[in-house]
Amino acid sequence: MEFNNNLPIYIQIMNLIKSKMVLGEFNGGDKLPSVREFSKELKVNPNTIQRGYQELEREGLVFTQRGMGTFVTQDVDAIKNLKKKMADELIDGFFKEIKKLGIEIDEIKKIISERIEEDKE
Amino acid sequence: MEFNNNLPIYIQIMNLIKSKMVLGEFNGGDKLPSVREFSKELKVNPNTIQRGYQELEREGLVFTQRGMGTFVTQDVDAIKNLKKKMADELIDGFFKEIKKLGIEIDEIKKIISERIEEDKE
Amino acid sequence: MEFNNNLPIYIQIMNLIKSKMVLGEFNGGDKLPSVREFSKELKVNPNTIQRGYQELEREGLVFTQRGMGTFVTQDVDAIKNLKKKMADELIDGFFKEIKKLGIEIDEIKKIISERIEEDKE
Amino acid sequence: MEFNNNLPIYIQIMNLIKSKMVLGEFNGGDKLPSVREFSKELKVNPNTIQRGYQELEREGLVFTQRGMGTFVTQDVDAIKNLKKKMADELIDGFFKEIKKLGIEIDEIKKIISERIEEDKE
DNA sequence: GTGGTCTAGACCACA
DNA sequence: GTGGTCTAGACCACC
Repeated sequence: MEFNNNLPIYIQIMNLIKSKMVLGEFNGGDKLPSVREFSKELKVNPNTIQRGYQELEREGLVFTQRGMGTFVTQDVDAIKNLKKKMADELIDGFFKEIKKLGIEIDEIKKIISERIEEDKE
Repeated sequence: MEFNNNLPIYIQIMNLIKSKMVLGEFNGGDKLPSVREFSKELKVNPNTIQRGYQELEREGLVFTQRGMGTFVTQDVDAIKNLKKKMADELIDGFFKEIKKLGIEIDEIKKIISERIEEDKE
Repeated sequence: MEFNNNLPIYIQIMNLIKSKMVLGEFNGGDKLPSVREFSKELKVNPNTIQRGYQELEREGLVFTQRGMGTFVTQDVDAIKNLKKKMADELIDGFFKEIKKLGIEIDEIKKIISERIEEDKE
Repeated sequence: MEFNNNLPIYIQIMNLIKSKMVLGEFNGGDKLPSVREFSKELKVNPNTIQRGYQELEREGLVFTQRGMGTFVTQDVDAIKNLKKKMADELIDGFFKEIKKLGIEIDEIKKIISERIEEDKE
């Protein structure tokens, strides 16, 4: 995995795991990779992984069991909400920025339709 | 103006000015606010404004004349390209993120249409 | 039983047993639950129960007989002292913390009286 | 300052600052010692101070300004609530533990009155 | 083996 | 000078 230089690595790790949760690759109760294991895999310092896991725990998306590991929350709604929340934030941000550029609604529609066509090819 | 804590303030200032250029509030040759004035207005350290102006200059969007101030580039194409470039980056980023969430094309269309309707109200 | 995440589980187990000793639910010579049994009941790793029992033994509150199990000490004074010691520690700690908050003596009296009234209801 | 071995240092640092806020030694808007300065004073690694400050920020008790420092929240209520919350937690915990020891209400009153008399001396 | 904390030391972004 | 992130490496508590 390559990390983007603009965003702290631990945030990118959080996003990576959130993505997997949203995509159903990690489900409620699944064990996350251990800190050490994941740090080897991502070639990142264990402390950095640790930091990411802790922040995820604070967000209620994972929980840890002493000496056992870190696990995806059992709270199904939390995962559902996560997807919705992430999508909403994305779309809100997109529209906000679009407006800042002074792009009109019809223009957006057109651009997006074009993009969708391109993507299909 | 409120600043977002995730992004460096000088970048937010750059974006602010770019927006105004794209929206036609700042046109080729217009004088930007002086560093001192702008820093008072935004309640921001003058160095931070300075930094934003410098970066804008590096991007070729503004130029400075000693003792006169900082001005929007006369290069009309630069501004046009700016709009296109910003829009493209925005849309590319949006699609990339949307896909990460595993949202399907048709779903995007639906969500966006709904949003557009909401916005009209 | 729910465990508090701030305190090691084995300590919480020790406290649980101490409470029962102080309350007279466990008396001198009584057999504690077997490690296996207790671990099932509390849904805790047997090693953790084991650790708690060991520490209690180090404190002289229980003793083990090979193959027979773990038993509450026959030493009546030990249990009496335990209650006094625990109460003293509790009260000392409480007063120390209260002072740290800058709460005055009269205020303490008032607060506690109120609490006692509430509890009676 | 001496640190207790049972509690993470960064938590003890948080408590130290909370105490000062509650006692009125730190008031809304006051600048906390810089991370480096405080780390020298307490003979603790800067990262540890940093961690404490971050957690305080997450609790809404302090805020940081990029490049400027870390400051006590301007929110007066937050500080008032802090005192109340800390006192309530303390008292709740105290009563809970007292009950676990099977100590009766009248006994508590007596013990506390004795303590108060001792403290006056 | 698992997470949690801490240190020492470095580099960066920001004011 | 200020906070923020990261690494390397250590030690601890717990399971």
